Amino acid sequence: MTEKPLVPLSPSETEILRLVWELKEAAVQDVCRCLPAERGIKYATVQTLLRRLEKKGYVTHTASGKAHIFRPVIRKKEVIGSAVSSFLNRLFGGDPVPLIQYLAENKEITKEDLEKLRQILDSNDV
Amino acid sequence: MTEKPLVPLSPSETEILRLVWELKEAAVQDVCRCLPAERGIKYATVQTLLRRLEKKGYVTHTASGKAHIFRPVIRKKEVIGSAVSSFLNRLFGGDPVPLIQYLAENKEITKEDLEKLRQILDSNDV
DNA sequence: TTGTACCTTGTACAAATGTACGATATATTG
DNA sequence: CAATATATCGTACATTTGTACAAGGTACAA
Repeated sequence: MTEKPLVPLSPSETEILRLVWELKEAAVQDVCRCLPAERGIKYATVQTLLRRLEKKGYVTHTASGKAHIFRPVIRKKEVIGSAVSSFLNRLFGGDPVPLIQYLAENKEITKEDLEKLRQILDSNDV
Repeated sequence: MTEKPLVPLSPSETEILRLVWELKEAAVQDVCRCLPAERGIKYATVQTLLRRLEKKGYVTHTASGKAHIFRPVIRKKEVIGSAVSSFLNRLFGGDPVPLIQYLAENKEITKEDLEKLRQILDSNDV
């Protein structure tokens, strides 16, 4: 169980890490391709971010030909857990309800989504 | 309507701003008192954060005796909107469902919460 | 084998962030 | 009025963050 404390992630690092998860494994190029063009971020910058993620222990890489292939080292869930909880703390003092309420009020979630969630709760809850 | 773009808030600034909202109006001391002791943050630091929030246009102050009383200038909802959406983008590529799912799976929300939310959706949705 | 296209490595650097001290001003109390 | 407690103001400063160039290595095509 000995959970290591997880070095904090910066917003941009998080953004990149998410793509590595999504791609499962990725060269710098791959990540760049996944970023929206409006993001206006250079190859070199993405690379730096990946290096920092590696230094912080979130990804690792292996060499493949001349390029590096990065892949996640820490489970998504763990990172999400700590990101969500610190976000919740800062903005809502830790209470998730106002957050969901906000999402509901702004139609970011649908009734169908809620139905799905209820099912999750039902199955988890026994 | 002309929405001003909102200067970005740092995590610590957000933390403090939340308390100002909660207190409606607050001197530095008041904010300090509301922070958990484990937070380990000095008066002077809170003060700096409040000054920065003022500079960024989120709060304003009036003098009362020797102390300054700070109060919010920007509606909570506006700030929450932009904070939530950038958080969602970074961590989930903008999709709110995995976030709520996470909350559900970790029992951070209850079935009762969901019921409440459904009602919100019902009333908003017509 | 030589060019060339693409990569990594080293390094840089301004701005933002988190943290807080010291000096000075000001209510308040005795 | 003199102390005292409490504020603000000016300032500082190490880190982190976001961004990226330049130089040098390497696979591949011709």
